[in-house]
Amino acid sequence: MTVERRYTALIERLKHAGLRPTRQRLALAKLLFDPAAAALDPSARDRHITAEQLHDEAMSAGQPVSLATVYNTLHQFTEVGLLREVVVEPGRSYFDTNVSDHHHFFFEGDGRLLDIPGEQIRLADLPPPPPGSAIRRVDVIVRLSESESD
Amino acid sequence: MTVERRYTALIERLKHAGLRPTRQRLALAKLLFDPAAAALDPSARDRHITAEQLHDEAMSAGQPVSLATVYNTLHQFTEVGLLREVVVEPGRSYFDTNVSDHHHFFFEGDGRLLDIPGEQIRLADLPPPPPGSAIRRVDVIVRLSESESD
DNA sequence: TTTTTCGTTTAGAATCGTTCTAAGCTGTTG
DNA sequence: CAACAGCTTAGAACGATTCTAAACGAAAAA
Repeated sequence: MTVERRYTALIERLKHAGLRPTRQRLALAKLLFDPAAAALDPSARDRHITAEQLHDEAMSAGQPVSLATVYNTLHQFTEVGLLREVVVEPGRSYFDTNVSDHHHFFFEGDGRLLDIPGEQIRLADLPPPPPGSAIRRVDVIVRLSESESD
Repeated sequence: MTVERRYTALIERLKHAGLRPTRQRLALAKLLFDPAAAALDPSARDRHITAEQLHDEAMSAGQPVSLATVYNTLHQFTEVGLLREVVVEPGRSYFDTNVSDHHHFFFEGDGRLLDIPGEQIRLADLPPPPPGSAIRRVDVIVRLSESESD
């Protein structure tokens, strides 16, 4: 079945990343990477989610996972490149299912994040990294507020 | 005297921002904006400091200020534009004494921040802000790691 | 199979940075 | 000098995250 096939793909993805496909990790991977299974608009592939949110989703999906495991899993997924951590607000971390080169709009009003495709921002004249260090990543955060005119 | 004159300038700066120049606020302002008084290399004008650090500095400078006041003051200074908050790590806020247009190198190893003058990065093709919102600021964070080749 | 091993999960406690609370101060104004 | 508003404070509270130590489970070895 399609569903079966989908799970197999996720299992392979985890194995390939060196992570044992446990029940918990699979459940979280489904919620993160399989919008259909998560009853989401399939076009909404790029999710920006907090640990707390993912925990809630897992619970209401009938896949109880402890909060500690959610944290562990999010960090492991990030380490192996399945997720990317986005830091925009003090005291709260978002995890982004879009790991391709891109940037973010951040709505200061409601804390929402919106992807900006990488090609849509061109960074010219990046200064060279200080000696002894290498550029790991460049994050551009465009901070938005409600505009007074509408 | 020079020192007297310097304090006067700081007092004026606070008053002008609508903040009563209390003993505590003056002490913190001195540490933040007056490198000489803080026994710092005067060329090191751009400080990236956490509340905890500033609290420690005030204590060891013989100007006891409660941690709550440090937080209050940092936020007030930020509101009136004397400081700028920089968010790069989950669970820790830095306050930047450089409020001009600029960006940051962030050393993932030790959590240090280094300013990149605004002119040194050119952002081309910034996408328009979504309807109903306005761009408040654009933050560029160049994340660095130790380079393997020294 | 069964056993063993070692990674994984867990509840709950602990921790960390930050914010809140409620009381006392301080300093300005009338 | 009375009275008010603003400021500071210690300590409690908070929310997100991490830690702990014990139980569990997947999969390799026997």
